[in-house]
Amino acid sequence: MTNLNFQNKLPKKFYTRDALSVANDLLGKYFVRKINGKVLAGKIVEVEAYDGAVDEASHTFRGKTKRNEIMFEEGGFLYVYFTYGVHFCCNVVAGKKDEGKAVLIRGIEPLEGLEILAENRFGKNQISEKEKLNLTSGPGKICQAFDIARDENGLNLLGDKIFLLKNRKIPEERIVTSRRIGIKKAVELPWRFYIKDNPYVSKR
DNA sequence: ATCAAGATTACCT
DNA sequence: GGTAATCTTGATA
Repeated sequence: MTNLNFQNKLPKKFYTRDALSVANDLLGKYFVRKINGKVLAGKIVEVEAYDGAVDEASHTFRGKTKRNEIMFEEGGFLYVYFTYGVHFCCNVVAGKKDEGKAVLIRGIEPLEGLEILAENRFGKNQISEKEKLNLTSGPGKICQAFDIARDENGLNLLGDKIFLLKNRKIPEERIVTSRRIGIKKAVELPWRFYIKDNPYVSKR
């Protein structure tokens, strides 16, 4: 994939809207990481919205802490957290200052830098088709493949290390809405969105 | 100071 | 389908 246009970054105002709109519109956009002069990139195919004030499952529901403080900034930053003693998860902060909203990136279709993504995930740069489908189809897998951890928490998505690029909107009829995965609170809220039939959507 | 739970994944039967 | 891995955070005292 060679047609990524780095001038096409999503603007600040894309992120400063409510979490559900941002989540929906993130589908189909390009997620890009520049590291060591290389480009890693893929298409976002699955997300979940988290909304502090009204969402018991959000990390910000009970107010600001050291961990979640970046979520209280204006939209357009990266929120990375560590979970289960094993994995990192990567979110896009949304909304206005002090709202505590974010969108979890759960599935990416890998497009650029496949050898590095594979090296990060599996310790080898040649992988099978089956392994490719397992490369970035889940929030923990994405962070491992894109080498995202503590140091990336708080990155400005309008900067040059990690950013998102515009792409045409996914038609509504190709977007599936469902309950969020892996949470115990507010399970009834239909705040997960993914592209229908895309093989890089996380499995249950 | 202590402790349970966690926005997951890989590997087992 | 079940569960171990592994450790940080946030709640409670």
